[in-house]
Amino acid sequence: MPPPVAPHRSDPETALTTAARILDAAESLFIDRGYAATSVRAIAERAAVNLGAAHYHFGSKQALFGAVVERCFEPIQKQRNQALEALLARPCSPTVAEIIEAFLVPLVSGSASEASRLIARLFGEPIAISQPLIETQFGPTFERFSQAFERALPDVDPIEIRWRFHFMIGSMLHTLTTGGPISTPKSSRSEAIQKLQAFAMAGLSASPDSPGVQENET
Amino acid sequence: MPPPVAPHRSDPETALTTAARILDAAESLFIDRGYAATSVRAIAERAAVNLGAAHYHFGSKQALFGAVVERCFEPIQKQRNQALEALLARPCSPTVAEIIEAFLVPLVSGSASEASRLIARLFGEPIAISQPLIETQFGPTFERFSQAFERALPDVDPIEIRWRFHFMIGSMLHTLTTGGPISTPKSSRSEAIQKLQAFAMAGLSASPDSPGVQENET
DNA sequence: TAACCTTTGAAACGAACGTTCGAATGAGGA
DNA sequence: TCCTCATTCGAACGTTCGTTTCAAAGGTTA
Repeated sequence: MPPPVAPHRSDPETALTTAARILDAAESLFIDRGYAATSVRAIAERAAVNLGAAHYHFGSKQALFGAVVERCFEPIQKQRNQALEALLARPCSPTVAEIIEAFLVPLVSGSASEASRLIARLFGEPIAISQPLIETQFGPTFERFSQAFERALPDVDPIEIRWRFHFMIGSMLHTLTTGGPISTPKSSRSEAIQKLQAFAMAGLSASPDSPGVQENET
Repeated sequence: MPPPVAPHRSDPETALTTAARILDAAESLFIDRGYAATSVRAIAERAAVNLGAAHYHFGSKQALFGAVVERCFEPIQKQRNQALEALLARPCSPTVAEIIEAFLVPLVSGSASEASRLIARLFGEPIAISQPLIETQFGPTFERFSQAFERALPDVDPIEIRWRFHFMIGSMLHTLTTGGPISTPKSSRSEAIQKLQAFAMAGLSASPDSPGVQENET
């Protein structure tokens, strides 16, 4: 029987266990090729382990994908929630900019670079694969930050706030997957997040009344 | 030898040709499952045509995907460019809101509903598949609209404009793929585009000086 | 009618897929 | 020393993949 819990991210000091090497290899391949185009054989080859080891430690390809996603999400969501709690613990209410910062900064800290790219890839996977993982790994944080935005923007409808937060997440994901606009000198991850924060700050804080787009037909 | 050009979108009046039925079936399957998870067999089955017909008419799975993407992109990009040219032909310069509207409205007109979902799916595919299609089908329009934004926002750096436009595209794609924020009553496509226009309007028009996000480490 | 050419049909190709199985391996406790 | 058990290994399972092949069919032209 395989060990009950998956080991943590690769530590250069110690020799990597088989399960950890599989997770590392799977992470990089899922990022590059997506779920369906990545074979368990390619993962085992990159990890330099036997093919059977992947199923021995994780049960199935889908479960392995879930384990990789969970390992990537966990530290980022933890940092986000801790930063938000630190803001909410202060006597004064946090500003929109501070909440945005609490949400985005964990993407550029530590080893989050590869992890966040996998998260972005996850959102592009077919619903059958992505939906349950997104809801469990991302849903609670989404709601927590939405409520923080509600308090910072008392004049904006709560549903409207979730839409704007949703738009900001879309900008974030697209930036993580493509790195930036096409035919533009590429910037560092932190520069991109800086620009995104300014963009989202303006979009989230917009006044409730805005001109609408007219529809052509059904 | 197969006919040189692919037929156009399904017309309920006339009987569909084999190639058109393949394109329709491929479109819906690529939208639902993505490129790698969609088999040529599944496409042929849904189209009720022989398996060999797909390769006879389109050569390969990748070429078929390209044909589907092209068919989806073409009318939307055409509408976008026509709307932009109409704005630029006026005596006065178009506003940011008008340019955004010219870019977004084609997504909610006519039969663009399914087409735009495939476009959004395309951006989530691995680079090897998506990159060439995006650059040829989307690159020129991106640059044309970027230049229009430049004229409407003379105080904002052109590279910064492309970043903001890029963020808006990310919001658009994420809205097309997921439909809207999680755990929120779902709205119609046109409602979502309306909300997106207001969000992007604020983000694109933001003043150049904004507070930055601080980085933790490398 | 006969020849031609585009299109469709059924079948098979080799390769790769996720998964399973049972034998080897090797360290730890009795 | 022997036994135990978690782990690794090599091989194979049956299925599905994209692609190819070639004969049959159907319409058009001479």
